[in-house]
Amino acid sequence: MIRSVDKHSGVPAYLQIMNTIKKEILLGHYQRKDQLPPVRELAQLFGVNMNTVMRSLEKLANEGLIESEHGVGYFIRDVPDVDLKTIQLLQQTISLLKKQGVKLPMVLLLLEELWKEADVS
Amino acid sequence: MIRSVDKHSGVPAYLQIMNTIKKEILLGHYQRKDQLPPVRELAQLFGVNMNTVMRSLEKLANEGLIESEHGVGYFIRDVPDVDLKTIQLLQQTISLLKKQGVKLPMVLLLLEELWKEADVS
DNA sequence: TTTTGTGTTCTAATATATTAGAACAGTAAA
DNA sequence: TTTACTGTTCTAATATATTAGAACACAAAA
Repeated sequence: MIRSVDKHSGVPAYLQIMNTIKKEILLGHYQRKDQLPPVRELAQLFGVNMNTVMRSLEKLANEGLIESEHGVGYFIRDVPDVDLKTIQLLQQTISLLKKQGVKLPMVLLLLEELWKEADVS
Repeated sequence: MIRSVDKHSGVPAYLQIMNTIKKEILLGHYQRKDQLPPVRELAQLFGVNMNTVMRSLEKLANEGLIESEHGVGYFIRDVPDVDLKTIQLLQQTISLLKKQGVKLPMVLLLLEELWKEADVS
């Protein structure tokens, strides 16, 4: 979590922060109901204004990963807890796509299209 | 291909155009060496300036999907030709992820991370 | 109640992305 | 060579995104 923001990466700070936290969650570094460090603390940690962190947290909240309690703090909401088998299946698929010479941007578009169509059941 | 640009979607015109063409390629509507319609024609078709189309085509060229010949036209370069089995594997993976309650943005991040790590072999 | 620590809102400055207009430049057929 | 087609570059206007500062609002402990 102690990662810092790269001001010269071209990627907006709030996105870097957002993805950093998202990865932490993906890696299982947090448990449901865990409290995140205060906005001001994160701001100092990442070397940005408080509102920049707010931006990140709001986005994470919109995605349903965390939620806020005014005056109290931000809390982890759902730890998606992706099944290991699913991860492996995804890895296998990626490997196949790479072999076929498909590039990442194309895969991202393909995934989004299939995601729209896919059944929930 | 006759699709138009939605000015009120929030998505930049050049991206809509880019994705439209990308989908056409994905769906196999083009063959290697096929020539795209002229920039000016596409511009009129989509109701935007010529340079907006240029922007899309440059991006597609950067991704290696098309290439230009100055004074001649734009041509399809690689038709990735994704294997049907791979598509089905991806669909299956998506289905599993949805069942586990993972949201699209999280999947996109996960995919990008795994893509970096994945072996080419 | 007061204080301390938390998130929130409002505003504005700045940076970046997006789009268009117009002139430029290459290619090939007439 | 000239013409009619193609893509390219340069410039500027505009829109949108990003970031920060400061004041506000809620919660809980002193």
